[in-house]
Amino acid sequence: MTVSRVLRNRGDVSAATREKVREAAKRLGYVPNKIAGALASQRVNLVAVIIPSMSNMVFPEVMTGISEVLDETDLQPVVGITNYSPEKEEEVLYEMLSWRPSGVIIAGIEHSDAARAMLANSGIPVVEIMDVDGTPVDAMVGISHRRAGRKMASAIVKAGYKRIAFLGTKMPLDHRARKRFEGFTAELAKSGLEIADQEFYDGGSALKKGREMTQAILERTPDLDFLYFSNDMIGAGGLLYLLEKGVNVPGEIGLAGFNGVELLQGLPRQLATMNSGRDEIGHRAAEIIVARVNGEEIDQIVELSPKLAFGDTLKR
Amino acid sequence: MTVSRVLRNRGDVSAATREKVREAAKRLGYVPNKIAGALASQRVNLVAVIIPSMSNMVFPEVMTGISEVLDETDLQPVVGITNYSPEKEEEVLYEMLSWRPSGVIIAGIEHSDAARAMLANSGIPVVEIMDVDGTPVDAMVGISHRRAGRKMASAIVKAGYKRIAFLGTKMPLDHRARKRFEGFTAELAKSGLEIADQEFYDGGSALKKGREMTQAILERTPDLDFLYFSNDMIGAGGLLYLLEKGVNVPGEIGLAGFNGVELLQGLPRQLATMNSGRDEIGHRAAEIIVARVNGEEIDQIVELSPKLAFGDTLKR
DNA sequence: TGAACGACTGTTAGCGTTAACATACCCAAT
DNA sequence: ATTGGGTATGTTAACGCTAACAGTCGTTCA
Repeated sequence: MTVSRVLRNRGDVSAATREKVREAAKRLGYVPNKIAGALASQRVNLVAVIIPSMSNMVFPEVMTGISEVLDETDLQPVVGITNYSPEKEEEVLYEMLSWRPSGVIIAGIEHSDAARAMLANSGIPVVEIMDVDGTPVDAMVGISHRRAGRKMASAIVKAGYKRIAFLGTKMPLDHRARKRFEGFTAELAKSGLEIADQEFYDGGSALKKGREMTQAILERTPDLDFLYFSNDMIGAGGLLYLLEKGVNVPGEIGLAGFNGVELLQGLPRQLATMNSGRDEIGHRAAEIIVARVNGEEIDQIVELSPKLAFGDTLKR
Repeated sequence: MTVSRVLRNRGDVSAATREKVREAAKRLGYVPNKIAGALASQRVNLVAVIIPSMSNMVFPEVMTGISEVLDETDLQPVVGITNYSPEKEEEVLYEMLSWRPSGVIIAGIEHSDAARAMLANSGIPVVEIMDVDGTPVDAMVGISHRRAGRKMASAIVKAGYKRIAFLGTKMPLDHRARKRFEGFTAELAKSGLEIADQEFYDGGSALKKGREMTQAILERTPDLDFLYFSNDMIGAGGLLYLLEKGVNVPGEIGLAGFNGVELLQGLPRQLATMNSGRDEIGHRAAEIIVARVNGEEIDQIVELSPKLAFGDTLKR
């Protein structure tokens, strides 16, 4: 019991005993068994973070935001990857909940019924992140992707572009990309415009795919004057391609992506994009978990607003 | 006990009972408590993976390799991030070991004495990855970064470049970058050559930094004819910069990076690089853990050899 | 003088599972 | 009828900690 007290800094232990315990622990290479500790105390200092992918640029940044906040506490993030598959999400969630974490941060608001039920029954704080177009199980932090699509469409229309194409991922399960697309087309429709052409990809190097898609779509529909990419990486590929071809950007063809990834800063021209505030999403989500774990009151629904960056590829 | 048997598919349970248990579990939203299970069975199906960073492109790919192998088993990776700090590494390791994982995969072979002691005393398989220039605690999978630096130097010398610069990270704790640099300079010395200039950076967008460093170093030392970058990202930045300036690459100035990241495929010109086989490193490391957990014999030391890709930026 | 208190250390039970063994039951073979 | 063997289920005691409570001892204060 005294050892337990020393190693957790809890309760009074005389300085002499404390030293003796510390020394012995070090000498023996003793590492406490958190499994037993967690079982006894019914407390686990882990926060489950469930995201679709790590190779997307987007989620590592969200993770950074989460870590920054949790580093100030004794909570620790544990990551699970779903590969955009609802079945995998369910499995991962089940697996994580069976470790009885102190909270869950999960990407998206579309989940299987079973997953939603697990979350609702878990009895721990649950924050659904990235997207606010829907009803959360518990708390929610993100942006409206529909609104983001709308906003970009209206900026493009205002700049006078007419022959507008959409280039994105094939993934039918990327709900956020889908919502942006829906918002985008809905807003164009208001001005009597329609998507002039579209192109989808999956797998492979996004930068390279961006080039290839751009080439393909312009060969098919040469009179396009704007390309809206569903992410910055393929947008960057498209930009590099057009610059090489000597196309006048944004005069002849305008471009925009989505996300505001750091990478873009190194490109010859700044791609127009919309910052989705990933770092802040991570921050706010973690803050909600921390507050709830400490029994504090806090806003459960946080809608952030994405900021449009015109860069050099969208006329003003 | 019967419930436990059903949920773990272990031992005989009649079909009727099994169904009843499953139904009840689903209805109640019962999620077994792995903490108690692990304590009782003394088995934890987790593998600790300790890496310096996630925003480096390199480690996500290693993770992919690890996951591919572990997905075939009932083991699961759990990631800890050290930010290249030995103190953080020690903390993370302690934290992870206190959950009694089935194995540890840890980047690098440089660790604090305390960390090394923990690993040695843990009683579980430990695989140190990325680097083989040193002595492992237990198992080891990686490439020789010294040899990689040598190999690149000898290719550059053979191509006839003479005024060679090195551009890299400031991080004194990136031992692998340091070893590449050492190997590089050692090999140049054999041909009577020395580094003509060097430039270091830290933080920020690597692509942008690559541009800035390239500009800075060429302003300072205009007669350089080769730039060796310690990673592909800054190399890509340098390449974009030189192409914009209309420099003849690789005639006037040659370039090379390190790692073989997927991103490069989308660049206008293929950067010379050296593939560090990250995916295979992950694979082999995970295989060692799996084999050891199953009590099988397996090679404990695996040295992979990096492959040089000349691309379009290194004369042949 | 002794009651009260604080500082420290110890004892006990229990956290929710599983390993190992025990029992109950049925059927077939003697 | 008895034995043996399988199938199906139950019982018990850990696993290694911590919460809660119970001492012990020296000091202070009325």
